[in-house]
Amino acid sequence: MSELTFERISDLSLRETLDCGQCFRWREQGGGSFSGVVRGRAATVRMDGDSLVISGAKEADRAMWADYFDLGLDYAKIKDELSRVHPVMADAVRYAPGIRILNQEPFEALISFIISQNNNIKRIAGIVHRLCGSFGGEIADGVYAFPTAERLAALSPDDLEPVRAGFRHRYIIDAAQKVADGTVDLEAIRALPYDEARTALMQITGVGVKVADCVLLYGLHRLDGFPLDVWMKRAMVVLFDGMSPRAFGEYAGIAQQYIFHYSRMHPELF
DNA sequence: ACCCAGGAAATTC
DNA sequence: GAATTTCATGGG
Repeated sequence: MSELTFERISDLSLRETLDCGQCFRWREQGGGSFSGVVRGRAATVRMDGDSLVISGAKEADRAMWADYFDLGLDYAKIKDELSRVHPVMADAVRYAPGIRILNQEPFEALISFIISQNNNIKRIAGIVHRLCGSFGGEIADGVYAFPTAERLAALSPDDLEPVRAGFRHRYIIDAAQKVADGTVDLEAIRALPYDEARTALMQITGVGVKVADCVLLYGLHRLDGFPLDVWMKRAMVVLFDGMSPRAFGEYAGIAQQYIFHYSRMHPELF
C-alpha cells in the first residue's frame, strides 16, 4: 500500500489534534501513529520529523488529506494574533500548540455531535465505533466507513439498539432522514450567513445551538463558530472575565478549541 | 445509592 | 416565556 508524505509541516501535533475532543474515530497505535477513517478511506498517520506521513492513502487523495488536516491555513499567524487578545489565550496556545481544526465529513460531524449531548468523550467514541461497525460499509478487514445518511434514514430506533446511544436513537434517524431527503442540505448550509446556517441545522430534532455550532465548526469548517458547552461557558466566565467570543474575531472557533482542551486538561482552574 | 458526562426536548410553573 | 425535569447509558 502506498504512502503520502507532506513535507515541512509546522504547527501540527497528531496527538493534540486527534485527541482534543473534535473527532472520535482515531485510535493511537503506539509510537505516535494513529489509525482512522476519513471520508471512507482508512489510513494510519504519523509524523516523521516535520513530515506528515499518511500510509494506506492514494496519491489521488492528496488534496483530500491536505484539506482534512487544514494544511492550507497559517496557524502560526493565527495563534500569534489570538494570543494577543488575552493572556489566558496565550497560555492555552502554549499548552497544546499543535492543535488544528480538522475538515471532517459534514454528515459524520452532525451525527457525532448529536451523540455528544449529555455524554462523555470516551463513550461518544464507543457509540460512533459501534454505529460504523453495524451500519457502515466494510472498507478493509474490520474497518468500517461512517454510515451513509440513506442507510441510517431507513432504520427504526430499535434497529439502533446495539449501538446503545439511548434516547439519541430517534435524533440520529431524524437527522439522517432530513439529510437523505434534502430537507437539510449540508453543503448549501456551508455558504449561509452564520445565524441562518444555525437555524437550518436546528430543524433537526436533537440539534440545538451547541450541536449546530459544532457541526458548523468541525463539519463545515466555519471557523467563526464558537460552540459553548459546559467547559467553555465556565472558561469564558472564570478565565476570560465574561469576555465575548466575538473578541476572538474570524478565527474564534480555533480559539475555542485551544481553550476547550486547556480547560479540560486543567480542571483545577475551576 | 448517587452524580456526572462537549444538551435538548418535554413538562411545569 | 422562563425555569425545571427527563431522557439512556456507563463510569467514578
